[in-house]
Amino acid sequence: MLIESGGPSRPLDLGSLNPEQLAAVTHGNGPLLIFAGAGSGKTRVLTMRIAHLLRARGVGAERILALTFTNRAAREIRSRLTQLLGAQKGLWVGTFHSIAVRMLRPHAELLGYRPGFAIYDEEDSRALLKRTLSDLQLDSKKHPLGPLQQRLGRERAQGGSVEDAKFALVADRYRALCVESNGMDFDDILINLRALFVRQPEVLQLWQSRFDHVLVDEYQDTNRVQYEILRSLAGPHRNLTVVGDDDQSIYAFRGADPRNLLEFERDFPEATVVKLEQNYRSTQGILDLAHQVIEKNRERSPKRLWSADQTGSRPVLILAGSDDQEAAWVAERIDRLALEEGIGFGQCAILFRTNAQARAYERALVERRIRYHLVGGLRFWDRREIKDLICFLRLLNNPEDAVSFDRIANVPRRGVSERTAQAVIAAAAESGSSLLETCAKASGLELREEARAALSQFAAEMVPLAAEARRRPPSELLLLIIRRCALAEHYDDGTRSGQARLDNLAELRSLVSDYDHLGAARGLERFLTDVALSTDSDETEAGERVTLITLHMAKGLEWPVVFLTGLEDKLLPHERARFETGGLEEERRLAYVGITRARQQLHLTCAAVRHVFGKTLTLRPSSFLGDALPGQLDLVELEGHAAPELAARHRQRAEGGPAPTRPGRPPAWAPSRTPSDRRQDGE
DNA sequence: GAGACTGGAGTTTTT
DNA sequence: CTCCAGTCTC
Repeated sequence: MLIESGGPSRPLDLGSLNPEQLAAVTHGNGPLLIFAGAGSGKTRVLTMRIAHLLRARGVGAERILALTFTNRAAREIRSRLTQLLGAQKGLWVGTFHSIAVRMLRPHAELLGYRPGFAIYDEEDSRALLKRTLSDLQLDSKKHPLGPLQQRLGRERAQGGSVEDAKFALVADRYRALCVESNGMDFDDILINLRALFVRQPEVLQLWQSRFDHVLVDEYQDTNRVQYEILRSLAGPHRNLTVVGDDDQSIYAFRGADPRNLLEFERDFPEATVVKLEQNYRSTQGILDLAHQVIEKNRERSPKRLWSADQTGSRPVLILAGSDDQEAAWVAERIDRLALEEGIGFGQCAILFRTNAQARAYERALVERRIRYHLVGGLRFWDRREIKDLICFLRLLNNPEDAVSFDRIANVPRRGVSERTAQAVIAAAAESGSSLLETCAKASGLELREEARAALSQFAAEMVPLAAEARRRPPSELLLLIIRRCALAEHYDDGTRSGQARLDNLAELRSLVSDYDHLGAARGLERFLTDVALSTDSDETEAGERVTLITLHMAKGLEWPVVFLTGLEDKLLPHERARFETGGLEEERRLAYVGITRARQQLHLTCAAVRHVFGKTLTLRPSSFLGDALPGQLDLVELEGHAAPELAARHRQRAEGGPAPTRPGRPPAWAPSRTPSDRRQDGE
């Protein structure tokens, strides 16, 4: 069924699409693989294709499933679709995880979970892993949490069984503790959905028959588990559209497997393949450089971006003596751009490989009073007071949630030590009663008198709240928790950060109140699910401020002016990438992603000396800089730089630079058009 | 049980 | 340098 958008139903305007885009949008049934280069109008094609299915092919909105990796992408598709056709009721557009949770919730019991299961973020999962180690009496010194967590995540995302026996023991125990707490981490959500499909064919069939078309964004970022889920879902109809770019695969370290994209044609031999190579974002000079860099990768599908925009300046290489000089130059340049060319701070972004590099830029920008915005700093939902309150709510929603219990049993301080909390968790698991019940009956536990009293105190506060959770809308419940546990007093220490914490609580309450209309239990569960799956790195656009951002987080974004910084050996490519197979190629893709974020002006910076961890390192220019053709870059040489060869290579600019192609015309190596293409183009 | 102290490690991380 | 986890002391 089609929901009207106001005006009379008229055909979609396909005229603005280029031939390749048009082919992708109007492709009929069967598998479709779209190689969508950076800035090639990928989201536009995806939404137009959905719109075309709805409007021209009469597919019901409820029969379409569109999967993305980020909330931002899902929101973008939905809002553009709404612009095109009006709101589409019944259409499923969401992240893999949010869709998976929707599919799991009704059947969680078939997998040994109870209704209202919690969703654990990285921090929760880390806490649980810590408990796993102490349960198994493993020394957390010999098995540092961070690397362990990363390995666990990667191995589980890859979906196979764990080889190393000791590690398998940890993985199994971790999983058991998750189930015991009735919680799933991000990986569990996908793993469990896959397990559900394998073990319960009738559930799989239910979801298979629910959708006629499945579309996937950023397919190069799918891991093994997601791949198998997709194959299951698209099994009967094979109407699977995948969009991706192997050159922008930068999450292999997290288990993403770009082979899913590269081998799509093996999986679906009847697939139609479309390559989107016309770029609508950047100038040709920027794309030429991007190509020089990415071309060196062996594991990629051949393609080359081109732009109709032959204007614009060439990329500039800044050779600096030190990181401080580099940062100062960038800040000054941003200032000058604003002053002389009227380019606002919001149009500029500074990109770097590691978060630690942000510091120098913050200092340099503050010095010049330039407003900036650091993406990926401390996020709202990660703040202590916010996370505490979420854990209160989670415990009330899911009485088995030991992770949440463990976090808040002693918030505010009421004399429940870590040991005591662990004793409660163990006793609750033993007796099969809930955590709160166990606290209420603390007199039966073998603990010191003070500890038992503290637990009784905790139960006395929480048990009435548990009753309220069943009848109060979530925002009222939140207020009751804050009052009952005297949390405002706890967080307000009279300092300015104390006041900030109170403000955050108020902000939280206002966010929660959006769910009040859903009623008590339903509203609470929906809120907790949404919160868990919507980290706000897709933060609100921050006005006229310079963006400071890592290369990873910059993917999918663009700015008129980009500074790609720290182009040095050991930093980009990162030193540690050398030890991993395919590491260097992934680093090169990172550089490629960085370059292709720029619309008009691209600056590459390279410092000879850099302060890392309090030590001063002397670094050589990144090998990626050597990929640029002689004379391809404009040059800025600052005092003390140590890259004479590189400078010489670019100092002498070839007469007029590379021969410019005529504006508006694809270069000779752009794909040639067939006569039928031309007809569609209206030539 | 809670706060102060010390030592070690410190890429990236959509969900 | 700077953050964190684990240990030590009261």
